[in-house]
Amino acid sequence: MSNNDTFIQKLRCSGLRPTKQRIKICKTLFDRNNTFHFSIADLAKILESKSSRKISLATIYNTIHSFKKKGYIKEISITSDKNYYDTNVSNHHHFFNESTNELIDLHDDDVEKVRLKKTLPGKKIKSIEILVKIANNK
Amino acid sequence: MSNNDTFIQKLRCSGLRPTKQRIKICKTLFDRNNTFHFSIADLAKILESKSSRKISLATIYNTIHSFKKKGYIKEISITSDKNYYDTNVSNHHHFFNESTNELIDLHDDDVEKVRLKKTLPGKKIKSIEILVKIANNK
DNA sequence: CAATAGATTAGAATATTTCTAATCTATTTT
DNA sequence: AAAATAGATTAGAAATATTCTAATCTATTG
Repeated sequence: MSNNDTFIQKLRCSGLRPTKQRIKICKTLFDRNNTFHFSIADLAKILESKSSRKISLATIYNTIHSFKKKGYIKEISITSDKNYYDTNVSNHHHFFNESTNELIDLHDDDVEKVRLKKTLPGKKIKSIEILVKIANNK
Repeated sequence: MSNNDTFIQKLRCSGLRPTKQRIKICKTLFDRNNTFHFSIADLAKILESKSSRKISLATIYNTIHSFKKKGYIKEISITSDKNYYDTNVSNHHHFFNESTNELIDLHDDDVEKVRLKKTLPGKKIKSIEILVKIANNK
């Protein structure tokens, strides 16, 4: 259980002003035991339910974008109508269960290193991401 | 160079009515030599420029969705603000050049088979997709 | 060839994302 | 320590993107 001061410190350290809105969003995202997969809509709904004063959607977007830029969350794109963010920013991949729309982390250790036979001269590789789409067996 | 009749046949075979709108969209997507990576906005712009009668955006969405469902095109999600479709529906992966926003096919043969060390009981794997993000070397 | 059932289109409604003027925060000046 | 200032942040409004559904079109049947 982190208290607000922890978040205030961390925000300040990374050059983000610790506003009421950001602290509330930090608590929602990071004050939990497990990694959290969420869409903007999910987050907005949670914030709405736990908070008396409404945080505008624009602010939620702003905050998520700045947290992403700082590397506190990671964006995961699966289909055009499901854009998720992930509080687990370590190097990892994903299972996506098409039957349930559930997203499951797949650790880097769970996959043998990807080997490319093709290289592109003059380019550097920034990341290699694997998405394994699965479905329930009937 | 395919003529309209080819598309009319193919649409009819797959249970889609060969309407004017769908034939125009088929010509734009499939009457070309190379595989085509596009967003809805790209497609709308092209259709607008080559066609006197405007096809509504809603119809473009409908058509792309039904073509996707029939397996004529594939959806590729890269970031929340870039959703592409691909006329190459064969099993393949992608390079995405972050410097230029360019999307490049990476054939299945160009990657050593991905081996998962972790399995999920009761689930079947539908697809494994790799996205390699690259950038220009300065 | 008219009637009918059902598929398709596209305007309207809704949802999502971005823009920017007003507000707030932190720093500097007095 | 308060006021002034610069610049960051918020959130309403504007812009974009997507979906819904009534009206239209297509194909089939009699």
